[in-house]
Amino acid sequence: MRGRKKSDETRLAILLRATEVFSEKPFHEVLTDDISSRMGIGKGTLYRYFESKEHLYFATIVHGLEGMREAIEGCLIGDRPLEQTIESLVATVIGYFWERRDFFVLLHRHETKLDAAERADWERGRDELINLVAQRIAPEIRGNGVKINPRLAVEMLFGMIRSVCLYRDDSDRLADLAHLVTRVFLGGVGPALECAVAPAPVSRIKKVRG
Amino acid sequence: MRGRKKSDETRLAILLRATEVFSEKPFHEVLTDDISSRMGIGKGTLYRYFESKEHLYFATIVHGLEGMREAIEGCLIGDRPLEQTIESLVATVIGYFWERRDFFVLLHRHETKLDAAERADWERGRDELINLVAQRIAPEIRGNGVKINPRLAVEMLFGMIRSVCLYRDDSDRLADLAHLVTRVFLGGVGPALECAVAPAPVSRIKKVRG
Amino acid sequence: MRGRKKSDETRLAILLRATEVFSEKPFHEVLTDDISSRMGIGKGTLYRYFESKEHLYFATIVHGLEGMREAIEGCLIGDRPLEQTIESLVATVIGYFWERRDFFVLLHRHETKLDAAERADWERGRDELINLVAQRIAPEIRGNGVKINPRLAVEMLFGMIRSVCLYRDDSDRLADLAHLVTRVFLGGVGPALECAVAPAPVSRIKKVRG
Amino acid sequence: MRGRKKSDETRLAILLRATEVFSEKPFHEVLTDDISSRMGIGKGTLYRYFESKEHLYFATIVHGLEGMREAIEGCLIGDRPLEQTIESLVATVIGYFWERRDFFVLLHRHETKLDAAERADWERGRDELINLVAQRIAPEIRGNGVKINPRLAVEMLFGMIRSVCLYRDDSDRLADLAHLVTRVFLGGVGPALECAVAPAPVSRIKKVRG
DNA sequence: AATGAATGAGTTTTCATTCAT
DNA sequence: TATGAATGAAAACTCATTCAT
Repeated sequence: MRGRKKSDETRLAILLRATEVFSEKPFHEVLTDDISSRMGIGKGTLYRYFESKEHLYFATIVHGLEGMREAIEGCLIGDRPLEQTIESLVATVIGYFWERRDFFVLLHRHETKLDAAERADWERGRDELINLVAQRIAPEIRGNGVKINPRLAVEMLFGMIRSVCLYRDDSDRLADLAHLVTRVFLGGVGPALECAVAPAPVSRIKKVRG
Repeated sequence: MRGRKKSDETRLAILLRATEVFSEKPFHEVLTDDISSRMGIGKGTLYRYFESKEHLYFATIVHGLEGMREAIEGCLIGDRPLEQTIESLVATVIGYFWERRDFFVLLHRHETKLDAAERADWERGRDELINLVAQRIAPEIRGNGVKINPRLAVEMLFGMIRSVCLYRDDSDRLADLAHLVTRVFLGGVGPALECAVAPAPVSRIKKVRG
Repeated sequence: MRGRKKSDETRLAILLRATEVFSEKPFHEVLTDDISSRMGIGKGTLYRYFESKEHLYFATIVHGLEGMREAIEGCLIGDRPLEQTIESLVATVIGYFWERRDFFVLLHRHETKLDAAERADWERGRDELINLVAQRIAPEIRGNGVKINPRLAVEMLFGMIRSVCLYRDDSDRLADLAHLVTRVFLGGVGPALECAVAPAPVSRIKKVRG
Repeated sequence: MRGRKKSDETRLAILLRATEVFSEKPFHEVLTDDISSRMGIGKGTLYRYFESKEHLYFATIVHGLEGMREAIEGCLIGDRPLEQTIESLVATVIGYFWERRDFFVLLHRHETKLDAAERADWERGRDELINLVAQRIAPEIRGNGVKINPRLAVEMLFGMIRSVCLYRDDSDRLADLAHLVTRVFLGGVGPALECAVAPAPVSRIKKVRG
């Protein structure tokens, strides 16, 4: 019982360190030695916890992604108005990466060929995440005359978040960026669009998340 | 002059093939043999034109980026209304990647540590690209109450394009996607926004492991 | 302490084998595989103990030279008359090479460019060796009218030893050769010399291509 | 006829440059490019004159050795007294190397495996050289009670010359060194040897070289 | 269970030689 | 005939993984 617990701690510790190291250099420049020596454990021990370097790498991503999903799910609870929901979500995601620059970097590398099972795992995880948000957004999307696929919309949102994380200035502040992204996502940057169907003054119907 | 001459065509041919191959597998899984043998040239020839595998990889990206800049510059010529300009730009970029899925993949890998000079090169090229567009957009940005940094806006636009390229369905059509991105970028997806929603309190961000 | 430990024995064993192999063929014809496979160890192990093929090569020489210095130092102990001292020294050196033909060969190849630090190492070792002997000889040198630099004298002695080792017949015996070299070094081969023969005019040296 | 002559010049020029380059670095660090580019000729041309890099290397040594033999033969002509002959010979050899440090270095490298025929060539050349001198010396050798093999004596002489060339100071002068070596070779460095048979006052019989 | 020495298949890179121009 | 681009066999070295201790 205690032994088991100890193992789990070690596993987690390895995962955390690995995230760190993998985010510093590309996969093929990270040596297993880098990880084990940085942790102060033997290289062999690594292999007691993870099947191979690639499995470790993968576990590292899955672990980070899981944390992010939890955080995001938290944002969708309750039935706040859409803008508030989105803004808290954006702030959460930016914040998550803010504190885990390493994981962010990691997440945006697609370096390793994983076997089918693992790739499926990863993609399912990602999918659920997108769906979660898409469902919340879908009912309130208003495309100004274009039909908008809600999942694609969420992807675009994430694309914007990604860009902001990558290219923000050091002086930028989290809350401001979150607000910015939210506003642009919901309202765009442009001047009133001439051609657009005059947007019906949509009454803010409170929609309970289904 | 006597003897055979080093040819630019060969250099270009290598570049094109390399783009292909590098986009198929991650850097460390690509063998120099893969490239040379697939081209039907000797491995040594590769090294006559490029200092190392990493230099070749890098040259491959720079080359693609250059092509894209040219394409984008073309879109900014003339003084069409903003929406048209943006839409043609978006269509151009999506189209560029559409036909060069390999380069697109490549562009979004950050696998190699480059030496200062090369990294600078790459970053300058990217910078100019962003600036070009930012200048066109700047005067017409309207933030709905948020001050929008034009460069960051362009980054967001590219983030959206990237997402669309990555996550579109096979059935999606280029023109539609371009229109979609343009509309969302300029007009947002959301219902009409009241002008100054109090931003969600940042403290709601779930802290996970400091 | 856990795990296997890096062993000095292995290091030494490698050094000995390498001496063997390096003496058989010139540096660039020796494969790292030759050494490791002949020892029945993996190639990687070589690199665990020595930084590179060149470092190994160098270590091999330094190691042999060290042994020789020890042997020579032994000859200088006690205050036997000069002739006895020289003869034992010559016998020792010839004997050292006699049993280590490989090291002898090795010592007389100047194949590798070493970095400053290593070259310094090697030269310091050699220097000390020469000095040791020069100090013993200096007080008793008698030049027959020529001033003899003791260090240069020692170098000449070593030059003679070298020649004898290289060009002796298989039938020659160690003791005889040692005696021979000693007598020639101390007494010369020639008939009694008149004390100051006018040196041949240098101008006789045939100039070939300047 | 003219064409042939031109070829010979080129051949010689290559040989001279090669001697230069080969003396600067060990064989395996010399690139054929180094040689051809330094000469301002194409790499291919090298191969019109020499079968391979190794053949060129070998030709380079043979060429130098030939020059030395000629110079030495010059010293043996006439029937000067032994000491004069030796001294002029020593001066000649030292001088030869003095002006061809590169060849000297080269001569003392034994790096390449040559095929039987070539090795025989080289050894025959060397042999003749040694014999030439041995014959002149033989009749006048007086060993102080040791029987001295004349060829071995000559080898020792060359060993001393070699040492002097390698380890002399920059301030040393050719004539002095030649005198030094001669005196040591003929008279030794030591104090009168006690055990020696009192040297018979050998009358200086002029021996005509046979 | 943990460690880190040993391993050797797998890669990049080099460079003598050839041969198209 | 001269040139230097092309070649690809050969070699040094790396590093994930294994396994003796």
